[in-house]
Amino acid sequence: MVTKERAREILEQIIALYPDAQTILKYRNNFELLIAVMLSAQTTDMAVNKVTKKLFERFPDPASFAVSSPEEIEPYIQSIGLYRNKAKYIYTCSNQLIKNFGGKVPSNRKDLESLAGIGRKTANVVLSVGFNIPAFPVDTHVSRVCKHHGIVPPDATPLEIEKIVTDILPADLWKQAHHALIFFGRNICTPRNPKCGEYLI
DNA sequence: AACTCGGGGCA
DNA sequence: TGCCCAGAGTT
Repeated sequence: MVTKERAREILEQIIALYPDAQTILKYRNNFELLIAVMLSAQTTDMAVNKVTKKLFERFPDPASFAVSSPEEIEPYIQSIGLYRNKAKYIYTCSNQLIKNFGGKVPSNRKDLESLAGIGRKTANVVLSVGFNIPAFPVDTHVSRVCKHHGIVPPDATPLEIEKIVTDILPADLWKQAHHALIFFGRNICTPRNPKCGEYLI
């Protein structure tokens, strides 16, 4: 474990590496963002980006999904794995959006987490990326990078990591930190053969 | 806290 | 061929 000051230095260096970092997922609005992030569970961003074009072409909005069925959605996302669960999530979530939120994506954590297939991580992405509200999503990349550099304990849970990092950085850096850690984790601080030493002091 | 979902990419 | 991947729900 490094000191809080050192942890802040490391995070700031990683943020500085990606001044223009955006999410890798392709989306045109907050609904597509919500679905794209939900689909990204336990798979890669590339896999999700391969299916979203045809998926949203066929189902452009919550209403389109809501009058559909999980079985009709499945073929469009079959290649990403976990597709039966995810098709049900999309269908149920879309119906919840229509019934409870006027077909619009809610902008607070409580309502977002009430939706099928949306947990704390996805809710935080929608809040920060979609609504520009300070939130810090912790996924496998963020978790691995923070542990690898001793910013959090080796056995820290996602919620603990969220708390530690948001305590280290000011709120206006959370979104950048999230983006940067994703890119750093994908490209440099990889699960195997990480090359952090070439980029961090 | 452990279990389940799951096809594709890569070593 | 085996392991891992932008998690969330259920038991």
